[in-house]
Amino acid sequence: MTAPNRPPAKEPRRSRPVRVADAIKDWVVERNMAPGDRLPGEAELMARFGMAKGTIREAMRILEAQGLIETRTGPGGGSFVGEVTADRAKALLANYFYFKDISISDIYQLRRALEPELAASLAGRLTEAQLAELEQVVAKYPEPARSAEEERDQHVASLEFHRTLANFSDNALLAFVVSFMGRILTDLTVYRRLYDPPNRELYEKGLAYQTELIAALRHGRADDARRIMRSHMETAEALMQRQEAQVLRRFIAE
Amino acid sequence: MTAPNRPPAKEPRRSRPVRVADAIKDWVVERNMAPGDRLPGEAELMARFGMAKGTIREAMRILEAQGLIETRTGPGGGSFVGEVTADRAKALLANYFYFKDISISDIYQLRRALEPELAASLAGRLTEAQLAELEQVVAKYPEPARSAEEERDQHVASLEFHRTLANFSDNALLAFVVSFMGRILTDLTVYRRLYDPPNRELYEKGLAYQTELIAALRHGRADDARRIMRSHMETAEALMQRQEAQVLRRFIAE
DNA sequence: TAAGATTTGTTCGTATGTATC
DNA sequence: GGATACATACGAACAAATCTT
Repeated sequence: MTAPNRPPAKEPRRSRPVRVADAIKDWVVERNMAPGDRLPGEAELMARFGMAKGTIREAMRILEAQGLIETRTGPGGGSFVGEVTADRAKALLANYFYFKDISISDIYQLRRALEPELAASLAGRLTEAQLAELEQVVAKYPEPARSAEEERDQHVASLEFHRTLANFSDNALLAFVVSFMGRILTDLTVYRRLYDPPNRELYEKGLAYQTELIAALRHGRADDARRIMRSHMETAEALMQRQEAQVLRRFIAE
Repeated sequence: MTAPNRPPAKEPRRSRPVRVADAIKDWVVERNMAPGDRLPGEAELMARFGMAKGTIREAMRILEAQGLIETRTGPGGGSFVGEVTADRAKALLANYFYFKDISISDIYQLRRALEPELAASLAGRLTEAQLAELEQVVAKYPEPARSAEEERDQHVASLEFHRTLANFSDNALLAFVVSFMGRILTDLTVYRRLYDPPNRELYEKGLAYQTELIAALRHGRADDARRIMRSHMETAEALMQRQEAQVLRRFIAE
């Protein structure tokens, strides 16, 4: 009882470039190709699929847009299997949430759940070089902010602390999600002008938490790391909510 | 001190279709366009950008591949702003993890952290219709599996339970991440043939947990829901790890 | 049902740009 | 600098899909 000859089905009939793109993708997967491996040139693809140059090129662009291939001109040029970068993956995913409107609480519901576990799982497993890198990020904001711009820069830097930490995890899934949320928060900060009024409280608490956290990570105190991060998340969320309310109030008042 | 005239920079010089795609994207964002809104036709774009048809079409394919636009032929046809679907977003994201190899523990590190919170946050907030939908999913596997195939189908159905639950959340971020992990597990199940040996233990425990969970959700017992889900996650992970070890052993033995 | 209008889809031939040797 | 090997881009023509009358 295999698939019976299905009628025209409901499929909206994909265009040739899309079908070619799929075929090439399957071809790469079947042959277990790795990033950097070379794909057939345009001429050969035209012959293999019996299609014109334009059609093939559209197919290549589809694959390129997804980060699956890279293309270079010149001798020795051509198309090559590409590894999707984290940045590109985040950008593509951000498109999905563009029309969804995400709230601060939505983001923190995830951060509250994930970041403490991340911190705990890294305790005692970071090299001295990695710990130094974290300390360096913290050192980027040794003074409380005096202007809205400085405040914003500090917030972005503080988010960088979390992203740096996330990337130390050998769990690519966890690292990506945490890092992605950092990116959304950064966008919100820059784009929606949160943090307009300098907020000394967040600065001081953030600094203290991150310093404590590094110590706990260095000495392998997993439970402490989790507790510190959890507490940090709760504080940060509360402060951001207040900021957001202020911004909104001001926005309405204008 | 605005951006100084930067030298050629390092950018690898993007091709025309890519630049056109970016321009169109910016244009859509600036004008705050919504899904379904119409974009200029090929002819007009050719004129506006002063480029040939092929170039414009490649740009459109780039946008289409990201789910940002949809295109139809015929009168009244053309390109329209599209809303990226959850499925497409998952597929694009899956490409990123293709070369990353994710382990069962990686996935469960996230599930353990997220699903209990998800369950707790939904307790007492589901309609009777939604609860019925969950019960319907559970009813899909009223009997223990007798063959490897049945087992696999049951596992897929059980993952569907979690995805259904996730989609009831009004936190789009949380819903997406949980649902995405369900998808990865499904792929692993089907593709790597985990669960080959029917596993009565997982069946019985899974069924019991899900039934208890629905009751807790219905009566608004958030803490119970969290506890049940956490416990379920731990059991499921342990069983999957064992299964994976068995599959691997068998694979090596062959 | 059929014809016509509109818009994207596809092809082909040719010319240009770019990196390597 | 010139030859070579590739992708990049153009333009004109024709095909196919789909809506309207």
